[in-house]
Amino acid sequence: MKQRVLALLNSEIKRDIVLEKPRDRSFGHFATPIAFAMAKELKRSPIDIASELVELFSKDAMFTNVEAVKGYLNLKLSEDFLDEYASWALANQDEFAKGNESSTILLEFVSANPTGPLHIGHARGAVYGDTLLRLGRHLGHQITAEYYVNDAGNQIDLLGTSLMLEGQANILGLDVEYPENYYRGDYLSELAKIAADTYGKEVFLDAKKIKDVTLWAKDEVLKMIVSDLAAINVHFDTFVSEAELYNDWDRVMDILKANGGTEEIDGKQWLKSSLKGDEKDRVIVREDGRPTYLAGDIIYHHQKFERKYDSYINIWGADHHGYISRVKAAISFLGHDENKLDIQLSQMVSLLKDGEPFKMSKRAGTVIGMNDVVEEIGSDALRFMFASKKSDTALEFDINDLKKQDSSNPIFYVNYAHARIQTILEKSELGREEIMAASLKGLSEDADNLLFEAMLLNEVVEDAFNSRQVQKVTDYLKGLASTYHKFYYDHKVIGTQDEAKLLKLFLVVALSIKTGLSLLGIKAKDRM
RNA sequence: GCGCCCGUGGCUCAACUGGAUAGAGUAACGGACUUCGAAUCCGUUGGUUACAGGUUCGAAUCCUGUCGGGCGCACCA
Repeated sequence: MKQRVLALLNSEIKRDIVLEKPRDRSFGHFATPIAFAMAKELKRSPIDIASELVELFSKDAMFTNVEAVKGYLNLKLSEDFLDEYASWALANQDEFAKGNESSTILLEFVSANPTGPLHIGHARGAVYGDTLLRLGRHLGHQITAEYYVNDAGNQIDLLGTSLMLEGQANILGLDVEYPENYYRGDYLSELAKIAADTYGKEVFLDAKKIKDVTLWAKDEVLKMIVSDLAAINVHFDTFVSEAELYNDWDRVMDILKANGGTEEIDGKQWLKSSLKGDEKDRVIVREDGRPTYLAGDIIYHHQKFERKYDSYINIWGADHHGYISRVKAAISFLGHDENKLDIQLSQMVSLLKDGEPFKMSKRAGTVIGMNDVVEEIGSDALRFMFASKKSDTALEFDINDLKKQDSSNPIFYVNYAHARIQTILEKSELGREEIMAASLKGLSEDADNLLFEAMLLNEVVEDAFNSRQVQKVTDYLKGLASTYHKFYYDHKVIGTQDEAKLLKLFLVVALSIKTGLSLLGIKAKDRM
């Protein structure tokens, strides 16, 4: 809808126009403060300019009313236009709220180390990334969802050693002392049991086998992560192994060197990232020749850019924000446009339990697992709640609140609106064809408002994706559900003269809710 | 100490990225079922948008400073 209005306005006004949804519907469907901007340029009163604009557009069939109020230009869409758009949407449900974008995007998210199960903080990044993925694809973007697997380095070695110790302690019954920073937890006990069955119990004492066991354990943990993610409808297209990247290190290093991006000091290779806005230079190859973690990220991003996507999105935990400038510096040294990489941070989730801060530690084994929470409240509630918070602000919630499964949870409120529509459709004696044949013209004012709101999904999706703020979708759905509930309470439908019309209107509302929820990875409920 | 993010009713969050009277949920209180699902709806109370300046037609939003909080400041990942 918005595009068509903008297209019309732009045919007369050659500049960027902001179309707003007025707070008060009596101001119309759309409004624009364009006269203020023009006033500055033309050095004339915005009120005069707005009045002139009224003359320009009031005759168009798209609008039933155009007026100037205090410098704002308020537009009211015509019934013909709204009826036509709604009928089209119902006849082409799969196309509803879609866009015409076509760019290719590589979206990397989660990328948690395969050293243990995902915790509640990872879930936030997963939900955020997957929601962006769904929104972007709906708009037409061709997006690849990728998981970068950190399967090299100390953390992985630590997983192997931790597993060996776990086996010695719990399978062989030996007296073992755990160093402080080793991994603990139920998943390790489980893994040890399976390892004992697969390799035999003696494996835990065989120092030569530790490498094999480590690799095996890493794969098992990754499988666990993938299946936990599947439980909240998050799926990846590609997985990239950090360990395999290092085969390409020499080649990438040569490019960095050739472009003056490195310097050798004290037998170490440094990335001269301070030249590109980083606080200081960074070691990328240690004295003994082993590349650092950053080296892996450099190869990874170089290969990403060689895969030639139009743009790239990374979703990182906020504790990695210090990494942004050094990775971008490396990308720039490698001859790529670092502005094509958009790094979004997913802020910490801090947990409370009975009002007290609840500290998590993967190594101490006191982690709130993502799957534990999913078991308690279900994927839908978890996804809706996480999606409804801006990703770059810290989020705090009480574990006990999450366990509640009542109306205070907004997903129930939205689902209830959808379910109510299904029920009333079943109660009605009218068939689908009779309903579809009805016209949406001549509706009451509040029905017209509901219709318009239901048809705004595309604008919301576009706004949410482009600003990377997925909570706009949940806000919209809560608002639409509220408008619907209110309307439902105020109006009787079955048996009235307008029954077919109103049911058609409800079909549009249901379509919008169902589509909106699907973009959040949630299947709308027909019954509560 | 330096860098990044943030500070909005008691609590959890919005505010179309500079626009009209700062909105929802929750909590508290009071109302609405003989009626398509009351898991709903309506109303009341609650705000100097941390504070102080500045920019302009216009600021929660941008700039400067102060105060407060989170995260980071590895040759760990």
